[in-house]
Amino acid sequence: MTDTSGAVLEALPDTGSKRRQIRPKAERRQQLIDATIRCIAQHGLSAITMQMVTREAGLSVGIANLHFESKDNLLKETLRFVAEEYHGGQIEIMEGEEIPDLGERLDALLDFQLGRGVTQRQKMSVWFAYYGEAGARPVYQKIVSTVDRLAAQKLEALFTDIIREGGYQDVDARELATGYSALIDGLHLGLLVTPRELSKRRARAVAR
Amino acid sequence: MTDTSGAVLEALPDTGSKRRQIRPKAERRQQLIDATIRCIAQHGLSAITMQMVTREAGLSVGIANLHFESKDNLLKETLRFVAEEYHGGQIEIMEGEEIPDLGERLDALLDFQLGRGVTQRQKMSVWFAYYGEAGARPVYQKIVSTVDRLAAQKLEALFTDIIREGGYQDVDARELATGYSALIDGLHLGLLVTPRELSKRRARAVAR
DNA sequence: ACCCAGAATGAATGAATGTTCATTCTTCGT
DNA sequence: ACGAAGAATGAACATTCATTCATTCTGGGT
Repeated sequence: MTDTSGAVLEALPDTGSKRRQIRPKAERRQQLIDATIRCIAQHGLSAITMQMVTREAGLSVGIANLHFESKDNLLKETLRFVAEEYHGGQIEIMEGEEIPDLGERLDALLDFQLGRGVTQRQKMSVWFAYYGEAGARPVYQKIVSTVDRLAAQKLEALFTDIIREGGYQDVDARELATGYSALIDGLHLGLLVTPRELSKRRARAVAR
Repeated sequence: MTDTSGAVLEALPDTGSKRRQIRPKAERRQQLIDATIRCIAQHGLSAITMQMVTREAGLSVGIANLHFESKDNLLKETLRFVAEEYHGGQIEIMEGEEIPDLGERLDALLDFQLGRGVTQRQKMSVWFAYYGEAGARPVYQKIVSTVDRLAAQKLEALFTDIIREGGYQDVDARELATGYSALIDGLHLGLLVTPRELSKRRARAVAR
């Protein structure tokens, strides 16, 4: 430490310049959110610090309160971003008409939900860090459940189609959808605590 | 209130008595752990405070560092307690010979894992609060996974028996066990964020 | 070339929190 | 009855962190 040059080589692109740069508000916001995600993944939600986040972003401490009004708000916006990114991806797959075969579409969904190695791991950490606090913070609950409900509806619709097409009986689409979601969440949890590679096959088997 | 006789009414025992009491170490430890659980459930892991916990326990601040050396340690021990209680209950059901029929034993397990209304909700909050930090704190990971592995083995054994007895094929016991665990975890998560009562039936359906 | 709106900085501030320890009090063995 | 061991207390201390704001700097408009 004691590196006054402020050179940061890790994750982010435009570093090395000690020169102050002025950038549009939207870009700085995203920069801070990204840094927050990395910090949560590495240090945990309860250990996170404004100094930590701003240093990771290569910026000064004051800037966080300039673009977000408070630490609380930064955390809230970060959660919103992660939630929308994750569920947005899901919904895109389920809505898209690009994959006509329903079974294949389900496979694609599965790939999305369990794929993308390292990057995904960071997001997962963030995801569950917030879940952990959700019990005590209604704000988090609301952000997640709002976005979640939409995805759940799409998923139920998908299962309804699959059931009709396959002519299955004794199966309720809603039950199946809830069960599927729960299964995926549980697998994510397992991956986070005890990383294994087998789970992908496993999930696929159960999904049928 | 102001019952100096020390009459105990469940959750918040001796409020009102301003008299100092000396109790054995083990009892104080448990008292503090219980208070910690309630505090985590209500305020979240990241908002928790020593003053909060000790006040909830009806004790002074110094005592926490007397019986546990630090806040970190108190949190660690609390996690260990919850983890052991939960997995201990599971293992008891799976090991016990009291329920001969394997299918019924699985049902009993399910009841245990999804039953016990309010109290359970508190424990669930704690559970996931720690999961949220597990990504960043190897200590938590270790505590949980140690205890977890044992339960997973028992579960796999149970499924192996069920598969043999039922004469099923094309099913792998380990896969089934992992899937089942994941499903339960996921349902817990769902219950925590969006409380519903339907899930119990649902889980039972999928478990078959 | 010059200027200024506002983006960016970081030292200063005050509030909050974990931990310590000198002191007080309770209990139990004798 | 009495004294000592040690359980319990809580004010004091040091640290850490979010937030503020006076100041500096940048880049586009004229």
